[in-house]
Amino acid sequence: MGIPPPDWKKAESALCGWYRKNARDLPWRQDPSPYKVWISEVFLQQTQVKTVVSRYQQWMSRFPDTESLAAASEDEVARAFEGLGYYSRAGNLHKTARVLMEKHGGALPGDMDTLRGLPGIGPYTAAAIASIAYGQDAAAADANVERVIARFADAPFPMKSRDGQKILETVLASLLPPDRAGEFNQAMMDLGALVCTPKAPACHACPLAPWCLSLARNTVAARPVRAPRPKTTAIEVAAAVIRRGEAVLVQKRPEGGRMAGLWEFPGGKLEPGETPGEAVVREIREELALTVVCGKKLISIRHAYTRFRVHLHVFECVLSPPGQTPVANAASEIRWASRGELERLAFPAADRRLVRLLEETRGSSL
DNA sequence: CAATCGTGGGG
DNA sequence: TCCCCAAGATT
Repeated sequence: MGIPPPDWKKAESALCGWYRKNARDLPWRQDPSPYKVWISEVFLQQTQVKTVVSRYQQWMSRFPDTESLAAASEDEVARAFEGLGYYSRAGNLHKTARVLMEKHGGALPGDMDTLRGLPGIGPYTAAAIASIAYGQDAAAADANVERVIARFADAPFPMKSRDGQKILETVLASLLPPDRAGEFNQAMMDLGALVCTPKAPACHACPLAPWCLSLARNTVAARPVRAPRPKTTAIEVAAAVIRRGEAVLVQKRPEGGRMAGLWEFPGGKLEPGETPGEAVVREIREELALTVVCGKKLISIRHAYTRFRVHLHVFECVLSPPGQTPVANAASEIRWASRGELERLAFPAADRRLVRLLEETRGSSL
């Protein structure tokens, strides 16, 4: 690596000095408790800080502690998590809250191994909680830290690779100051977020610049080495708005798959050669055992999730004959939801957009 | 261990 | 419009 670890003591010192002046003022850093650290770290998994801040504050006012979270219903927790993505996180927070109440007196454990055993807490989150909330010597390596180390050590391979993980582990073990891991971890993350950014990093303002190998070698722009991204797939989907008086028919997605536990408007993917209108009639028959006539098209919604680009065609559909009773073939639950209920249930982003449209156009020709 | 799981913002 | 990306966990 070319740089003797003794010199890195100064690097660590420079980093933490920088952090004391430049630390971001984030809600979960004010009067931190293990609960706050846990919730914020789970929210921040693969999710940008800006997105998390306001949602975190709403969550805290509704679920101020483990006890209130454990006592809530699944739908309530899902609704509080709506829009954040990767929804298994919501279910795992709920499960862990209940485990904590039953087995740990409502408190989060402080040791890495016990933390790792809790749903939704992996290596990063366990290290973050142990170091930040309990002052233990654990290095928490998120995407920010990986990027900083990739540049610092000029790693010529993806950080997810075996070689990358080895470099990460070695360098962090050398840099990590005993008894100040929490501060160090947060300093690394803030450095990655504010200075050592993915594009156009501010190397002139970086406290680690004197030791940064990729800066010396002029390879900063090429670090970290990116693993190739999976290709995105375009899919066409049709969904139905079926009314009964003031209510509309919605269904809850079963456990295990995408958007598990969230509610949605019934529908599904078009089969080859099918029009959206034909698809929605077929899907409603298969999913709900209902015979419908496809009416007016309400809206076309484009959205992207994971590796899919979805084009969603939404139709007003009418039961024919009227008065049929739906059967939950594809859902864990179905419900005729009133306006107030639509507000309380958790929907994926695209379906929430549709709910808003229905509310805006209520009373009009729709 | 590679694949899977969302979303919103920016270029 | 499209691509890139951002405080990971799970299987």
